[in-house]
Amino acid sequence: MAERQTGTRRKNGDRRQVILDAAARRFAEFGFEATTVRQIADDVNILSGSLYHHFATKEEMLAEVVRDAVLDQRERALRIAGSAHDAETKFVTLIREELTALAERIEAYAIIFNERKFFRRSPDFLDLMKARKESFEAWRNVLEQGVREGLFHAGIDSYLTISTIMRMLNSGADWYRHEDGSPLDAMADYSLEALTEFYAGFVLRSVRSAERAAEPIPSSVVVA
Amino acid sequence: MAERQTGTRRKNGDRRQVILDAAARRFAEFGFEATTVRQIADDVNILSGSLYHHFATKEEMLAEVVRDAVLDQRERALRIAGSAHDAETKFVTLIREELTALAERIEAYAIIFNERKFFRRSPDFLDLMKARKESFEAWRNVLEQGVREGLFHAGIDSYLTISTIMRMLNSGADWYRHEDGSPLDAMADYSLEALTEFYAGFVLRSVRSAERAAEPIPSSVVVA
DNA sequence: GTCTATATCCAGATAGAC
DNA sequence: GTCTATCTGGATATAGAC
Repeated sequence: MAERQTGTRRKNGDRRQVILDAAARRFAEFGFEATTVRQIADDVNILSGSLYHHFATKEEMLAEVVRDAVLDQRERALRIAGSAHDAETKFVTLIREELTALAERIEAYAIIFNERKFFRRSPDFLDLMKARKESFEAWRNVLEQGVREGLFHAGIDSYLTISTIMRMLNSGADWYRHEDGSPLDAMADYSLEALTEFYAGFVLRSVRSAERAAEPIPSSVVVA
Repeated sequence: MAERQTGTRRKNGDRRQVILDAAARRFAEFGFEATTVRQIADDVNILSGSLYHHFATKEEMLAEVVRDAVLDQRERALRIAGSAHDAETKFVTLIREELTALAERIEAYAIIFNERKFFRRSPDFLDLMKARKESFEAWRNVLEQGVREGLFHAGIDSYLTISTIMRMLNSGADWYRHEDGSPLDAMADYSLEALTEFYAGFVLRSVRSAERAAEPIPSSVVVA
């Protein structure tokens, strides 16, 4: 409930932030379309019309809710990819930091994934889509560096591989959120650490060159 | 446009089937909620009210659209898992047949994945969810058989592994459908065969025991 | 089996008083 | 910044004639 206070946001933006938090909860739980502005308003004890003093449209709320998460995602990817470590260390660090961010902002990530068709279609989200593409390219560069270094196996398709991995991690966000009885959703038992080790292992075994299959998974590094 | 004529469907069900095909196209392209019954009606040159002669509700259309795909999915999984081959051969066959089905009924699969929250929430879909769970368990059994046989590596978490793989393949259905300019969606160039080999390799390298990392990917088998 | 016509409801959004 | 009040449109679904 207590939310971060990022740079540009003044103390007085709190009201706005409370609304956004309610919106995020609704969007993540029931979806963007299924959520009505009245529900959001009720959650913060306000009337629906009053929301329009803070936001021009419901879509603007959607953009605000996911904005920081997407921009931070790009910043992380570029920072790690641009560091001076070997490709495997960077790759593992990308996965670990991504999963940590995903756990911290699980609602935003679930929304990004589940409502991706809105981001694809509306020009309002072009900058966010651009940030996503830059994250993608950063990951891809790390993978290709690893192939050049001989750490990863030679025949790998970097485009398919990275898009598969990113979809895997992102769909995990929604899945991680659901404690209901769905057949594929009994994961409340897994800690973030356990999930991180699982994904790091799963992915690394896939991309490594065969002769390195038994090597231990390297630790994450802290990248300034 | 010309659709398959499955067993139980009489020639006279054609009208109904034409409506379902239109609904499937809309649901896959724009989502279930964003699709109106009027749009479906327009697509088949009928008035919206007339649809209710064929279906009681819009949700019933949704159920009908995905029903066969889900039931066939279970049938495939049980058939392959119950066959007498080694686990790796069965596992590869599961992946290959799943991707073939996915390509043939790409709309149904995309809908199943994108609208999964409806299936989770409504009791009308309990039987479909049950079928999904049975598919899941069949895959899981094959994986665990492989661990016992020493083909797959010992420490593997069968629950996490199968749920990850199934989400990977299923999210691929939606992705495979999008030819638009999304950063992660430039795949129209990939043939089904290329994608199948990619996924089979990606998954198999992840689950195999380290000493078998360099073995070739086995062929699919035909399972009666 | 489709049409005409419409009931019923609720969505997103707005205007202006306080 | 929130409220009162309401517009406007479009949604699912129904009833009964043809």
